[in-house]
Amino acid sequence: MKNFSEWFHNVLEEAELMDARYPIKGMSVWLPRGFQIRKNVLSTLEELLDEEHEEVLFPMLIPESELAKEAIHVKGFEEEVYWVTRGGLRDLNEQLALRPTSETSMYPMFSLWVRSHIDLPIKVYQTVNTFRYETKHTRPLIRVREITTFNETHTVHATQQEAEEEVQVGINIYKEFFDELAIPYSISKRPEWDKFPGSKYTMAFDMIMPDGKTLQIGTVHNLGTTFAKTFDIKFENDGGEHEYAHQTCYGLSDRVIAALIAAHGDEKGLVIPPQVAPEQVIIIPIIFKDNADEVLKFTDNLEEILKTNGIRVKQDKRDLRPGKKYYEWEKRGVPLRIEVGPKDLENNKVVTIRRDNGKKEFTDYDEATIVDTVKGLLNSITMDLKQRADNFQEEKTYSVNTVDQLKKTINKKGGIVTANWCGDSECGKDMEEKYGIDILGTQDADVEGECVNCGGDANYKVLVSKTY
RNA sequence: GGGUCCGUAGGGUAGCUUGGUCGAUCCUUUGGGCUUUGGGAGCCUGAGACUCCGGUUCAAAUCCGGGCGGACCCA
Repeated sequence: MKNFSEWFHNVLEEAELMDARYPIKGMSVWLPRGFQIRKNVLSTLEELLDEEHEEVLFPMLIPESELAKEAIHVKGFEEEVYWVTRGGLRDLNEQLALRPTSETSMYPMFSLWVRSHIDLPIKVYQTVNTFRYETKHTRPLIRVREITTFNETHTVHATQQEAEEEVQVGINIYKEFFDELAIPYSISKRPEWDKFPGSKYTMAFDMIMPDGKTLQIGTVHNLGTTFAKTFDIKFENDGGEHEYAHQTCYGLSDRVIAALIAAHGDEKGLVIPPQVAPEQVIIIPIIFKDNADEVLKFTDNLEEILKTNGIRVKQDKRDLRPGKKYYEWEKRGVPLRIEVGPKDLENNKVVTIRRDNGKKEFTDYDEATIVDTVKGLLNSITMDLKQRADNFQEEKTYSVNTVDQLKKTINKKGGIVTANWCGDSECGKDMEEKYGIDILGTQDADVEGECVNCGGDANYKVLVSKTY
């Protein structure tokens, strides 16, 4: 993949995922095929969240007075808020923001809901669209003005410790989620100057894209009591005293789908993991003039068997040459193709071709075992995709000892570079500016020696890269 | 935040420097017909574009200004 930007753009179009030509900068249309993937991705996530959380839906508009309440928070977003200022012909007496994120829409309500420790914890999530007035270059799914798929979880707890535990819950859910999608990640604690505005700290998931830059694909925030104080979220503890609640929030967006596409795609186009593929199997009947009925009878039956066994399958009966169909379905990323032609009927075999590695196999056909065979193949596709993606992330993660190496590695190889770091904000910002890189964050590790930049005592392992 | 470049059918492009030959090139896409079908077949016949607004000019895809949209570089 020589040029990731171009490749990504082409895949969205050729795999019929999105139409980026909508006449507003940074806003695109989900096409049926893309939307189906999105749906499958979301249900994978929601299944995990639903174990402990409940789904809710808050309004999209936020009154200015609420949005402005938390000063640090609003400062982080003020330059990119869309405003509704008129209703019909009249100016509104209070302008309304299109949510850039939902803390200020949810927390005034939380304040009403929380009375006693009995009401806690609250653990809710919603999947909504959010708006950010991006002035930089936008790119579908990666940097957009309307985030169409923003899944955000918000929790309220009685104690600091419970909030800490919830952070871990969030991280674990995301780990499992990304694992199911075979998306690799590196987790780190964002530096002070890059944490979520208003939070105590931010844990983040980053994936290395094919061009070596990293993409933030998920974040988990411990909000402490900052928002509770601002929005007056208090409860009466069992001793009858009033206390501020401890909160967390965490979120994912459209970027997960960008990561999914980028992690598995190849020169031929999209490769979708079976877990979220709109069609897991595409059946191509090879039809000649005189045997169409026979072949179709067979493939119809095969389709039915797979379908009733919970496999998402489709048959392409269009009057096109088979080769053309192969190309089309490969571009669209369908994990497994099954071909059946006259020769196969004769030999009682079917042909299976894996999208991920192109491997072609002639399998003896037996109605009783075909489902297992297909499921087995889909399974190994998933595992191989994951392996391949994980390897890439690992190979692209380098460890260095000097700033010189750091700079060279980032510029020549891209990826994530790790080094020893003191953890000081001044030193970190200095490093970002001097070398034109971004500090993703830190990982706790047994670190000995000197900070790679300032030479002071090193306290952390720092992750550095170029970012989207 | 600063800078560079770009905008021609659904997608990708030629033409722009030096205005007229453009009734706009080629590939792809696409409607109809014939013929075919184990890796993008072929033939016939149709369809489809100069980003928008303003300016210069006898004449603008081509030159100038602005809007909108897009790509990239630096910080």
